[in-house]
Amino acid sequence: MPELPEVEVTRRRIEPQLVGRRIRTVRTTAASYLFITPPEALRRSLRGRTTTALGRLGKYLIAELDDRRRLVIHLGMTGQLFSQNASSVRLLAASTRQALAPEEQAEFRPDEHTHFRLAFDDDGPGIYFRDVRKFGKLLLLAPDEQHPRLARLGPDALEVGGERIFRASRKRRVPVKQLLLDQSLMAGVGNIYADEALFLARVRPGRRAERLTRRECDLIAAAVRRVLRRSIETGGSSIRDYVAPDGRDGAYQFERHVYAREGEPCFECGSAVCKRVIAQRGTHYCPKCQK
DNA sequence: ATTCCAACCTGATAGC
DNA sequence: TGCTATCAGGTTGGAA
Repeated sequence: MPELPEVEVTRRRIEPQLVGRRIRTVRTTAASYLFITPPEALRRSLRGRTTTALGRLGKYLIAELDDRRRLVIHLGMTGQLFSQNASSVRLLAASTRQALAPEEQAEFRPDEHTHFRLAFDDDGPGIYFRDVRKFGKLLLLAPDEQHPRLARLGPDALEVGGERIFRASRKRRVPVKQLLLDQSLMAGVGNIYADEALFLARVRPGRRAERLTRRECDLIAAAVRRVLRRSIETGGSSIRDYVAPDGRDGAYQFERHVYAREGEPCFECGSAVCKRVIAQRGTHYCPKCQK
């Protein structure tokens, strides 16, 4: 689901629900792929703690705790972080959805995919983390502890200019699409926004990075920032699973130019949008507008 | 050093 | 209707 805009919208909307509230209990599912820190250690360490700030780097959320530890959250492909009182059909399996009467959908009931739950001393709404595919990550860092996952990240994609992309692209034979997905070049761009930014920059995703001009790199960097900023403004893209912490959908899916529009007419020129696999990812582009 | 690709999971859907 | 194959917003680690 989530790329930089969805993570940033999640951060902004969950922050007031999290910061300053003392954690009373932590409930988790059993140890699995998503728990880098074992679930029992999370439960033990987080009980009684208060979050002092919630930050973001790329697609990672980082909660600062009052004992100087940090809880790191990555939403993977299908992770959802939301308030207990959020309600959305995106929080339910399709089968569950159909089995419920409409009035029963109002309140979310934790299911087997709800891997992490915080309850607070103030008895207000809890915070839930749900992740069907378990590609998400939960990790508790000791004070000042480094972790390769975070250390590897480049600067946040909202801060990157064409110079950095140009330098990174020299002598790289990979498609420019692959470069944009590299989190060590810049952190936060994923499959949707890579395709959308390349459309705005009018550059074909399959172009070899080494053949980009400096000017094209400037256009790409500007397009990346513009697409990400606009998506944050509209609440992110709710195409499949993404839902904001308050249960609301984003609206950027209505502003897409190419992503998941295969065969549909380009809004600029009317040509059918193409899809092919580039860098092992489904990649969408306009064959006429993008050179 | 760079590039490729399987693996980690589950569910929705397209196709037969 | 039902089964099977394919695909999905991400990242890692190891092979080529």
